Amino acid sequence: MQTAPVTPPMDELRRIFREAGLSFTHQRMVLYRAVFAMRSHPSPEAIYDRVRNEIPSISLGTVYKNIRAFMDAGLVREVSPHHGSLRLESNLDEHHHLVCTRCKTIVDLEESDLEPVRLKRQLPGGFRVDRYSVEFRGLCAACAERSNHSD
Amino acid sequence: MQTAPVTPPMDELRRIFREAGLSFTHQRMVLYRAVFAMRSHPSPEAIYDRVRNEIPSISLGTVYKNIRAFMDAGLVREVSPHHGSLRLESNLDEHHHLVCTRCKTIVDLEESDLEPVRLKRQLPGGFRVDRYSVEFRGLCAACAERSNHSD
DNA sequence: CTATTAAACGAGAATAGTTCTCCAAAAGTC
DNA sequence: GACTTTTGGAGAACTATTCTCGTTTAATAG
Repeated sequence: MQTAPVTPPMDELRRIFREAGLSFTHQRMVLYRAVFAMRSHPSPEAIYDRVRNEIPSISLGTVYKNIRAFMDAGLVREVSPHHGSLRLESNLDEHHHLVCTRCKTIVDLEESDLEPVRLKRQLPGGFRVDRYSVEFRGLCAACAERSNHSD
Repeated sequence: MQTAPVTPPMDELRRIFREAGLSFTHQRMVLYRAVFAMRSHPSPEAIYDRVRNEIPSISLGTVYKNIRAFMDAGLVREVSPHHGSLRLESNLDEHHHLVCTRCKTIVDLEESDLEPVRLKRQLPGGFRVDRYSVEFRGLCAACAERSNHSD
């Protein structure tokens, strides 16, 4: 079981925003609470829909701007580094991925490179797994190199 | 080391297309070979760029239509089930995902639900891993249920 | 507490990725 | 080879996202 998320009190939110270098606005506060209350890995539209209950006049642009601000500040993450553009793979064998979060390069790792993944307990109710894969995120050699230079 | 992909001979391609219910056209054939020759998990644009060397007059629309045909026929797969829309997560703890490929729902799996992933050999040259996560793809209970009824 | 400065908001234009529409051209079928 | 079906190309349309700009709100200094 996952613990239900507790909305931080106002002064705690002020502190979080200040540390992130973000000024404290009503819209931002409501958006933050919405994102952290939604367990469903919401899309911008889903957040927009929810937040409009509380602030009917909020604009979708504001939702996007704040999502970006939260991401830049490291308060939230995006689930997939490859939203935004379709990426194809022709390798249909079981395999895993090495993903460079900077240049978005994807490199395959053969199934045999890994010990099989083992679950400690059963998966939550009734989920039917077709296949799984492990995604390693980080920097590829080229991007890691460039990153060292620019430090 | 991965084995280099070998382009199937023409009559083999004809067979593949026939079995997939796709008629055999020059553009389709060149696209197929391009996709299978590219190890980089290419985007439609990347495929387009490459194929234009061979067929300068090909249109981006044709690239998209054939990508879709290949995907529908199961000849290729898309890397991420979440292209098309950004999805956020506020859970910054190490965790894994259960992804329903039908309704796109994402459910978290705590890190402690899994035995740690173990590599058998070293990762390819110089990749710097920040973190990894396991993605289980399949059907959530609701979608699996619906799928049974409609069979 | 007010004046000043900086940041954020809302509206809508602009852009990128993708799909759709339509007609001409090519492929499959007999 | 004639007929039917599918495909390709051009461009319109659509969706997700970012940008621009004038107005409003928050942060800061006095």
